Amino acid sequence: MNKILIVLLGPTGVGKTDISIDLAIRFNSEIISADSRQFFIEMRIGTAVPSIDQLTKIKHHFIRFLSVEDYYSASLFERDVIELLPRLFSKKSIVLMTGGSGMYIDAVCNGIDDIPDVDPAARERYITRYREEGISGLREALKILDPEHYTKVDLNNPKRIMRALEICDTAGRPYSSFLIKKKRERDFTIIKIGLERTRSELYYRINSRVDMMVEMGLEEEARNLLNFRNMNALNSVGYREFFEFFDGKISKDKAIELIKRNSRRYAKRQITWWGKDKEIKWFHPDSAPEIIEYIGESVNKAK
RNA sequence: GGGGAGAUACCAAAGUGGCCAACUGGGGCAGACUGUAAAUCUGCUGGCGAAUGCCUUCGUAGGUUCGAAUCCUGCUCUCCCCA
Repeated sequence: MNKILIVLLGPTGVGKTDISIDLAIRFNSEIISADSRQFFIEMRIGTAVPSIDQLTKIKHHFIRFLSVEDYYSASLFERDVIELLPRLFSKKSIVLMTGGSGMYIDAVCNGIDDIPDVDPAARERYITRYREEGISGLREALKILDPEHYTKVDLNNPKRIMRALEICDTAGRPYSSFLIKKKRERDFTIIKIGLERTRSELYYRINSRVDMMVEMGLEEEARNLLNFRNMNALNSVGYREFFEFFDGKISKDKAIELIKRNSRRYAKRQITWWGKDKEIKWFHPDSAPEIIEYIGESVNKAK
């Protein structure tokens, strides 16, 4: 019988967690989390990790398995999930993956090109160059090292250019030469289910969830992570705003307000990311019966 | 009752005769994005249009002027001070 990976995705706050538990029970499945910030053990409240109760009900993978000091990436996630899946499929025919990190989900579904790891010294070099010469310095370097990519990248986006330059440096050949962009074939069927709500509904939920996080002690959680603020994991909604508050730059109320706004913006970006993916079948989170029916149909088709 | 200040687009706030469909900020909308992705970046934000453009706006009703968000008058409302 065909192995099935159900991918349950949707913007932050839409209500993925609750449904994922229901679906996992219904289809006797375990859950793979595809939320790039729920990976970190120190970040529990601000990332809306499933409750203890939910975690004991259903076996979850990739939840709080890293420290904020660890390096991780979409590519590592692809590797780890693809390595884990055969083991899960040996006992379950259906596995559920749920989360909101579009790039990580794509990495699992379609694969991501093999690109060498960046030499930290190279990264440092270009960070310095950016600081000293600004974005035009980066552009000039890219024009020389990878003229092809130069015509394609967003020349306003320093991170994009730096990334390409780092690769050029460490690999000794153009970044663009690594971009094969070939979809990787998987030996399991993927069913993508998107959860959506009206914008006002979603924003209301996001806002009140932030208030809830604050009540649960987000401030304390953030304060305990202040020393790690430079780690990438902490460059996240819910933490960076509190760091600003700790710095005395903004009031606590302002920080909370910004967390809400930035969460809304994040949700918007997620929606944009998935907008072009025609494989996703969209449902309202209250439509569990329809979702189950759709999964049933798709599973039959896949047989 | 007397005196003063003000009413600008979703909100805040510039503009004080033509360069104004109106600075800027917020909020919002739309988009890009292959290893930092909860990141990073871009555009739009009176209506219609792909666009040159056309139409309706700066409390409200008039007036002055070739021309008004900007000047004058009446009215309505808000705020502050004195009583």
